[in-house]
Amino acid sequence: MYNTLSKRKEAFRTVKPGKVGIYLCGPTVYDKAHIGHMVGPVIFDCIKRYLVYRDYDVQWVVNITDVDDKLINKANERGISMLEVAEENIADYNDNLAALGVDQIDHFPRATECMDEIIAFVQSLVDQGYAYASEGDVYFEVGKDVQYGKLSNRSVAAMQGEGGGTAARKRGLADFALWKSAKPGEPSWDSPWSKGRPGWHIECSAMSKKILGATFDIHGGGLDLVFPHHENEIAQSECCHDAPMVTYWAHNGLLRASSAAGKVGGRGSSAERADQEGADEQRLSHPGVNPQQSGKMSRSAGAGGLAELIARQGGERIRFFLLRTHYRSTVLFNEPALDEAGVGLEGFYRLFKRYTRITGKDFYDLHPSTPQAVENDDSANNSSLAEALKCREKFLNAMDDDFNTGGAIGELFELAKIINKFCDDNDLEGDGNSDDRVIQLQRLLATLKELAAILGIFLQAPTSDGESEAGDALLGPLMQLVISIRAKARTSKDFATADTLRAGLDPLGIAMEDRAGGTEWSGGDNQSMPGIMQLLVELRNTARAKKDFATSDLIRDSLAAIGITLEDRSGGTEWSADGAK
RNA sequence: GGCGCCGUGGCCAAGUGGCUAAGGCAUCGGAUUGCAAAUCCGACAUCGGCGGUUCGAAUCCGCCCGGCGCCUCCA
Repeated sequence: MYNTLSKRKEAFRTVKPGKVGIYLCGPTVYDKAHIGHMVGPVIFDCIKRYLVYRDYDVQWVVNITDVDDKLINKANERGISMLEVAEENIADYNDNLAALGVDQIDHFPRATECMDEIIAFVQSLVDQGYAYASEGDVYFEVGKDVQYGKLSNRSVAAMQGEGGGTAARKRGLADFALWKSAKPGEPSWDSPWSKGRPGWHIECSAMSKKILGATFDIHGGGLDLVFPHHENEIAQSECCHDAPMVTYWAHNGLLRASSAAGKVGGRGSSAERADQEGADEQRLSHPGVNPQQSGKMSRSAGAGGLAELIARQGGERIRFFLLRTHYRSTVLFNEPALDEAGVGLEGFYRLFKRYTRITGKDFYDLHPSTPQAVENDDSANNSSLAEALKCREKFLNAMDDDFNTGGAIGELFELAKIINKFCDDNDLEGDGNSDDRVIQLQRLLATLKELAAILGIFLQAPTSDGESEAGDALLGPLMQLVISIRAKARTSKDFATADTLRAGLDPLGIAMEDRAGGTEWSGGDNQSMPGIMQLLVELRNTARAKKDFATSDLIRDSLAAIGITLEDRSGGTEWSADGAK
């Protein structure tokens, strides 16, 4: 596991045998979450799943910062309480986590619920001479900590930052606030120094100590938190306890909105981009908005849009996309890239459908394989299974190497190919379907499921966005009708009609696949209805023109059976559906 | 200016000293299909440049070119 503190990978060891404590810096809940807030939770969700898979007893903490200048400002802006702002955004945060399949968090401490611990922590630092009170504030004296700067690798002397707070009240410019006295009207808590609130960094030291102990295993967060937040945390905690705070500091890379200049490390003219930005800013005189969305993913680029993004793309796709890249890398985030990841995911979903065609069962009901089952499996003479086990080994090796989810996903694709090939080679959708083969197929898929569960994917069928469900009621029967009409055409070798139907559905986003057992369709939503109807009406008109009334009446009668009425008028054929129009 | 990260096929992305450089998307052939789709098979890179260390480097070192981040609130 890579350690930001040592700047290299280290063998994994734990403070207590068999136990792992993880603390991830969560959001300051002054606004809706954006996609960048999801990176840490998703990767740490995987890390926990993997450690649990490896039989560790894991406690994972994600804190919520619910007291802060920004929350206070927001509350004043909106004329509601700080608590109300927090509650609203916590709910939003939790919804987003759930949509991305992040459900491994054990503790969600909130700063406002840990005031006693925070105040005690500050007091301890004052008592030990590492902090001083000044006009109601309390500051950490950076100069007293000889190790200060070791995490972010900077010297106190070289620092230009002020460390926040009012310079006049501080002994050193880099000293940072542990406690801030409240201005009139601000939320405050009693303390030995003043009515006030905690500084930003102290809550993490206090809450991690409370739940995980003075020394724990993994502390995570975004790369942007290394300085000053984590540098200050480590200073507070280690001065307070005279013991290491954590064994591994793990920082995830940040998301970037795509820029016209292209890839992260690639070529591109920054000068050109800067020029254009300058020009745009002049023209629009609107410096707050970056027209090309280049640069770091910012609040303005993503705020408020996460729920919509999830509804559009689906939580599993976003999760899968994030896990394709190693967690320490910068990721260019944009919807075309998400779409591409989605294409890859579709292949897995098709394999699961294939399993259902072969067995009549649901992939999501299949029991995953386990390490124990693999050890005891005597059927390695089956070459497909042997290949699958090789993939499994590579997958686990990748995860063992600093949680390399990107490499692991590559093996998942390889595994899917092996399984598809097994189905092909043995004609499982035709004459080769035997109990014996089905059992082998299940074993292969159980391995896929075992590994996917580590990444937290393929745990349940992806939910389609809720919007379209009402209109979908008619889509199914309508498609059955289209399929039966097309089947009739195909049997009578009327391929022109069959192809017209299939080609006509394509622009509506509906695909048809002819299988041995019948035709399958996918895609489409309530928006597709008018298009399908138009197609059927045209088909019927063609039949009528040819005086093929058998076909035209069949279409009309079948539609009537599912509640859609056709009326031939002089201007054309009109249709109406009961209730759903 | 200080501290860091990165540059692998058209795009995304594993690989950090040693078999023919994973995998995905795209593209092009082939099998299959009434035709498609799906699936499978095959094709497609010598790793930003130069120099060095080494029996051997995409992988280590140096220089150069290019991109990005942090140093202020930030996941």
